[in-house]
Amino acid sequence: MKIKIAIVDDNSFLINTVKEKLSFFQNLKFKFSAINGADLLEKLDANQKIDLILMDIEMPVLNGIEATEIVKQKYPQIKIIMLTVFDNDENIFNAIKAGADGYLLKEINAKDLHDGIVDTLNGGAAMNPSIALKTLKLLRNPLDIENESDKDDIKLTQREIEVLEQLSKGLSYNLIAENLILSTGTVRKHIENIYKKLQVHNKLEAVQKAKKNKLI
Amino acid sequence: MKIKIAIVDDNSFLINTVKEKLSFFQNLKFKFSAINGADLLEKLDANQKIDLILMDIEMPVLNGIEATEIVKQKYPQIKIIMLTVFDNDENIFNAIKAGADGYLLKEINAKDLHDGIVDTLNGGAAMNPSIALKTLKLLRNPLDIENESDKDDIKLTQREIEVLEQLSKGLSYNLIAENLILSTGTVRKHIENIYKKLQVHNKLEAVQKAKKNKLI
DNA sequence: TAAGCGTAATAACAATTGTCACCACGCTCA
DNA sequence: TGAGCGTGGTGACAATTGTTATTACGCTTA
Repeated sequence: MKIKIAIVDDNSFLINTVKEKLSFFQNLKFKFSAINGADLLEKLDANQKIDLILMDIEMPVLNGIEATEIVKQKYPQIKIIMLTVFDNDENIFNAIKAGADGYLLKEINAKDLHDGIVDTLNGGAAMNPSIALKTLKLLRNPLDIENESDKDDIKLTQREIEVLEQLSKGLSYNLIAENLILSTGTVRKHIENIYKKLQVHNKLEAVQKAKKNKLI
Repeated sequence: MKIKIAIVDDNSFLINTVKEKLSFFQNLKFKFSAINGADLLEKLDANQKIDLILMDIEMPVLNGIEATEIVKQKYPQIKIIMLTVFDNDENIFNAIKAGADGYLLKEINAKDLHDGIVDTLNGGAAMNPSIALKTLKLLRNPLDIENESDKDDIKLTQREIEVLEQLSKGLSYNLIAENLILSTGTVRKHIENIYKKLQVHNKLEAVQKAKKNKLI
C-alpha cells in the first residue's frame, strides 16, 4: 500500500521540487497539491484519503500553522510534516502546538525526506537535526515561550556561541581556553566581541541576554 | 580529524556491540569505555580530549543523567548522546534537562548511529523518531514538567536573599551596596556567606543555583 | 548565661575579569 | 582586488571579584 501524500505550498516551483524527490520511491504516491491552507481544506473534503501532508508555513489566505490546526481537528489520522525554509523558534513551537508530526527544512535530500515520511507514518516524528536541537532548547527553557516581542536578532558566530555556552556554565577564562584549546587571550577577545554584540558588560548579563534571545 | 568517542555502560557486552557499530566508519574513533558515571569522570580527567560520549542511563554508583549533568558542567564542549533501552518520558525529559545533545535507543543500526553522531557534532541533535515524538508531546504539554524538586533546602537569610536578588540583576558590589545602603565590604561579606551556603565560587553559579532552588 | 547566628564593617591580597589597542591569516563577496 | 569578517593571538592596565582574617553588637535559645 503506497503512502498517499499531499503537498501544500504557494510556490509551484517548490512543489515540483518536492514531487521530484518523492518520485524516487515506489512506496510514496503524490496525490495532489494545494497553494494555501484554504485550498488544501477544499481538496481534502473532496479527497480525504490522504496519509500525510507536507505543509509549507508562509502562505496567503490560510497559513500552514492555522491549516495544520484545522486539519488535525477534522482529520486527526492525517500526519502533517512542516516543510519550510524558516526555522525560527516561533514557527517551530507554533507548528508543534498546532499538532504537526514533524518539522523538516526544504533543503532536505530525497532520502531523508523519504525516511522522515516513513518514520512519521510508523508513529514517530520527523525532525531535521537542527530543529531537534531547537526543540531540546525549548524544552530546557520553559521560559516565556509565548511572547515573541523584543528579540533583537543578534548574530553571534559559531565560535562565539561555543564560548558563551562555556561562560554560561560558570567556567573561568582559563578553563574555557583549555576546553576549546585556545589561548586565554583569544577567549577574552571572543568574550569582548560577544559583549559588544549583546551590549553588556559582564558575564551574568551576557548569559542572561543570550538565554532570553535563545542564543544558547 | 576523527571523532573521538567514549562509551559509558555497565554492561560490557553492550559496549562491545556499540564498538562494533562504530568500527564500520573511518571518521569515528573509539577512545575508551567506562562502566559507570564515576568511572567516566575519572577517565575524563585523565583523557579529556573526547568529542562525544555515548551514555547509558541505568548504571550503579552514578547514573547517566547525573553523569551528564556533571560532564556538561565541567566540559561543555563535549557532546553527549544518551544511548539506552529505556524511552520513558521521565528519563527523556531528565536527560534533556541534564544537557544531553541527543537520545537514541540501543536497537539503532550502525548507519543511523553514525549519522546521529555526525549530526550532533555539526551542531544538531540526534533523536530516534519515537523519541522525537515524545519531545514534541512534552512541548505540547508543559504540564508534566513541573515537579521533581530536588532542592537541597538551602536556608538563606532575608538579607542574603536581598543581596542575591541584586546580584542576579548583574549589579556590581558597589551598586548593590548603594541600593541596600550598606558598605561595599558588607556586601562582599554577605556574598561570601552566600557562596559558602550554596557551595559555589562566583556570581554566575550563585545565581543559577539560586534560581534552580527557587531561592529567587 | 554563654554559644551561635545574623547583621554590619574594615583591611589586605590574589585572582579574575573587562577594556583597549594592535597584529595576522584566510575566506567571501561586491 | 580590496574591504570586511571570523578566527586566533599578544600586551598592558584598571576594575571588579573572590578570599581570608578580624571586630562588634543585638537577638535567640539551649
